[in-house]
Amino acid sequence: MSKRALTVTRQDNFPEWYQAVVREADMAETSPVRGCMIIKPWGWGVWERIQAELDQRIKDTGHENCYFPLFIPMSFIAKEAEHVEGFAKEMAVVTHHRLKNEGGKLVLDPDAKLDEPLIVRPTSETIIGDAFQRWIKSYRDLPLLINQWANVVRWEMRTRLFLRTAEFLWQEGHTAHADQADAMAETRKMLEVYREFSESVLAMPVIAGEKPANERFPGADNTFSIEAMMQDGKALQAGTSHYLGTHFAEAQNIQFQNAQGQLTLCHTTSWGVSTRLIGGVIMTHGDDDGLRLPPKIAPRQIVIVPMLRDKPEDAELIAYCGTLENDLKAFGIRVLVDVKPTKSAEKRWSWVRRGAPVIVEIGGRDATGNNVTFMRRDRLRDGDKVVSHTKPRAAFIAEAPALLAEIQASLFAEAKARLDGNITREIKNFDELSAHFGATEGDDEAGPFKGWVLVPWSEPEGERLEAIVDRLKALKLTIRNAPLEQGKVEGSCVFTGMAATSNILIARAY
RNA sequence: CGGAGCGUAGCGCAGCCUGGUAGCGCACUUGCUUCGGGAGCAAGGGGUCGGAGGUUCAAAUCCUCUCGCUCCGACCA
Repeated sequence: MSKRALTVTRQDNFPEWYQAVVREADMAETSPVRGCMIIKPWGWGVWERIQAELDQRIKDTGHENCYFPLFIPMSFIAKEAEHVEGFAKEMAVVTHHRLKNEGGKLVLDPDAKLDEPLIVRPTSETIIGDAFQRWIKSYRDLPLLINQWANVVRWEMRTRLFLRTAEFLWQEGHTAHADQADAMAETRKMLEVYREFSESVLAMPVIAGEKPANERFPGADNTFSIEAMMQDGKALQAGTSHYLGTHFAEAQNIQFQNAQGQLTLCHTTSWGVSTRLIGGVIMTHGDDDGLRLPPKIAPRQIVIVPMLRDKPEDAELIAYCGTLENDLKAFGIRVLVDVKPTKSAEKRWSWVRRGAPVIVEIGGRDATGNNVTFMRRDRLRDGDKVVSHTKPRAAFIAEAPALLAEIQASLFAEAKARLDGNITREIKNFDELSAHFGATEGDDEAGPFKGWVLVPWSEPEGERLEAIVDRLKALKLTIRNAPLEQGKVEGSCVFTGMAATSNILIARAY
């Protein structure tokens, strides 16, 4: 009776469970190219929903979309010192533009060697900055607010589908402003857009805050992030927003004439979220029966499965489902009638694994009685038993939008309770921190859920910070961010013993 | 790139120690019977056992190399 749709549980082996969901929910698969992924229609549908919702918000805040090239001249990357340092180790390089056939073997044609190698963009600050430098002349051209949806490549050592892949898809916003205040306001505004988007669309609660110096984007003065808590207690950086100061403006001559006629450096920002969000959704909402998708990003919000029997009366059943489909579509609901000639039970469970928010099953009795039988994916079971509900057709249709809203809200509430309930705030010193996380030393597999801790600290920088980072590393911990909503700051720094100036989140992370 | 483990049908696995050229469950195909629900019976399809080389009359099994995956470490907006 306790049969689950997946063969691995979260409890048994979280990483394996994650991979099983990606596979069984038909989201993506690995490709012949190491570290890259094939995003399948169901996974792509989720990404399209993410794009649509976020793109609207990006436009609503005054940004315009455009597109810059995949290839960047190598010299561009070299312009900003920290930027090179940060990305040099993971860049794909194009050196030739032609192959030649040498005795049946394809080889690089030495005559087609590029004078200047091209790098495949790991991010686009430099090539966009180059354009900004040409586009911006006057203070009247500012602020310049640009966004692009693109793929980028970072040659990562270790990859996992959605969470960290060599090629991934994202949106990167790039803006230029007249002064620091304006650029910083932009940085914070987009962080807030990400927070609101994550919580209301992905139903994924996050903590927005500022990254410590060691976690800053290469070339940024300030980096902000939203951090989400996965079901294994690890943190996932779900989005970042950077205030780049005048570093890129200096390196690339991005200047404008102010109202007094003086040439002035721009202050720039950049911000992005990626397909990693999908991994976050899986690890936030998935259960031992597979994925659970928030209705706002589900490619199909309601899937109708007619209980076909390969008999003449199937036609009536399909017709009944068809009118139900149309009535639901009239509410703007994304509906699918799954008429595939597969066994009904098989279809049901495939939609359970994929996480369709509402799965409707229509049998002969529903059709004649004018009823609808359905399951809520967010509350699939009572104990081990699968729960299905039956309602009059008209009532089901009338209540469908509210039902989807309720599912969206309940997924968020569940995740929010987990986040709020698992941030420990009582840690006073490093020993307590070690004890809190270190109790499981030795059996790190499937260890108890530790969540995050919020501790006071004194914001050290430089070598003192490096030393702290090393101590944390020994416990497999990282500093996530200093939440924007600080609450009370009291006591002394858990690392230095000095008077605390802010609180930071510490956690194991992806 | 270092340590550990694993690659046998789409998925999950057995077989390997003690070589004799492949099996189980689910899924898939066909038929019959069932049918308010992850059905039963029967008959099928699908694998050069990750790849290459070696030992041997004979290799999934033993040896060497290699590729990939997972975990840990290093690395990572």
